[in-house]
Amino acid sequence: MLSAGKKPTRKPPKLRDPERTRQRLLQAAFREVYRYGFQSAGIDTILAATDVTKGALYYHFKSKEALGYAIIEEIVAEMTHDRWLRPLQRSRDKNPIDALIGVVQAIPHQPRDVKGGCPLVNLTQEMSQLDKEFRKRLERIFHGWHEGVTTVLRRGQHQGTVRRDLVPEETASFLIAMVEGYEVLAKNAQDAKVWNTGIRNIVGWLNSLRAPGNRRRG
Amino acid sequence: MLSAGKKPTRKPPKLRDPERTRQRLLQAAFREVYRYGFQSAGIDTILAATDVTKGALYYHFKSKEALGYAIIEEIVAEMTHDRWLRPLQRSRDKNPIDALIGVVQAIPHQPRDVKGGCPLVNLTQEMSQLDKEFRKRLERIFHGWHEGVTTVLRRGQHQGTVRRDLVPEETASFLIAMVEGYEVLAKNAQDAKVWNTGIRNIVGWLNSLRAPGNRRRG
DNA sequence: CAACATGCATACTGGTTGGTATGTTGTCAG
DNA sequence: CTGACAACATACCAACCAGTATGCATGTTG
Repeated sequence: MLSAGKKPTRKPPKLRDPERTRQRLLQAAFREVYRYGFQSAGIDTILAATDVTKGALYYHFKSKEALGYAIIEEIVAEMTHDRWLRPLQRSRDKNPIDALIGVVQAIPHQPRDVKGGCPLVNLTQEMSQLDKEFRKRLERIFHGWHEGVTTVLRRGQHQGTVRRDLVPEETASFLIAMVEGYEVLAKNAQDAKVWNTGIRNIVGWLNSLRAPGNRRRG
Repeated sequence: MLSAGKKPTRKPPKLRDPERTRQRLLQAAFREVYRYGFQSAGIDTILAATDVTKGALYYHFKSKEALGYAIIEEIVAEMTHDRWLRPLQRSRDKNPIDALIGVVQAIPHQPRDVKGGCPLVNLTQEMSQLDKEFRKRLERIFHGWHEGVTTVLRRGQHQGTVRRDLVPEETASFLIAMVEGYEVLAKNAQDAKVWNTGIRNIVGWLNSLRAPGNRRRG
């Protein structure tokens, strides 16, 4: 314990760091699932990508499904927050339409991202029908997303910057559907140009939501 | 054997009917792939769904991939033709917007279809990134779809029933993206109501494409 | 230091998978 | 009737795969 001298708050070469191990597994698993889908993702492949062993993995996650749930709750949910909810909340003062345009334009558009598609859509397409637990968690994310967009639109209506004749909930769904629809098109084409064109059209449509007298372009 | 007379053009109880066997395999394989995805679809499951044996399958298709390609080329492509291209072509006399609305509203919306999603999107999401041969065939279908919608929109512009300020190609992509986006949303929710709401909004948007003076509603 | 749980490593298993080798039968030409 | 080929049927295989049993090292606590 305290026989030999100096050792106050010392933990230099951490041999054991369970939280770090868990995170590395999660990240590697996410990449594998993102690429091949959940069902076709291989446990052994994930382990090979890290230098973690099977014993460690099954210590942190009790099954492949549990690993999948953690990916959704800790990674995919976080991505949605980072890219949509937080930016929208941080723009309380700005015009909501401008905020939405900013968010849409900030969606990653590197070839790598376009070719991989949207993680949320990928998992939904594959698993919603097959596994209730997956669906529940994925829907929670969709719901938060939808709520965030709805809220900002409603705020715009109060401000007078967003047209009053449209229903915030349905307009939010419309936007989300468009974003995901274009991601599917771009993924099929495996071409970032398709995505960029989509963004242009989405932005054009977003501009059409401005209340008269608050138009930027037309 | 042939002592008794009549036998002109006789082929009564064919025990062997290779074309029928092939079709049954294709249909069963499509259902399996539609449900579980291509990678997770099991050859043995497909065989169990029919009463065909493995020898027969590998006589007609040289590999699982070949079976997948046939599904795309002979079933998915045919569905797109039936639901979009042929109806649009057959409506040469009608208003293009009305034709598009009709087609969109005619998309299957039984719970079973909504929960399964769009076969084209399912396969695209799963395979476009992983297999060039899949992607090539899927893109051919998308291209035909896009072309069909573009053509009908352009015709509407010549007729004067469709707004001249919009670009037919981009408007077609916009429509396709929306249809698929809403299918993804509905599939995630596993709820036909989501799809019906989506249709209403798509129809509303389609109505906004009418040239002034040709409006139905506004 | 002992005792004990945490964190991880290794070897193994039972079941499933796509694919094949080989045998058998239906079909039809000659 | 008889090959001969097309259209299957059956048995089998090697590879893979999620999961587990077991053991060992590390850190903590009394």
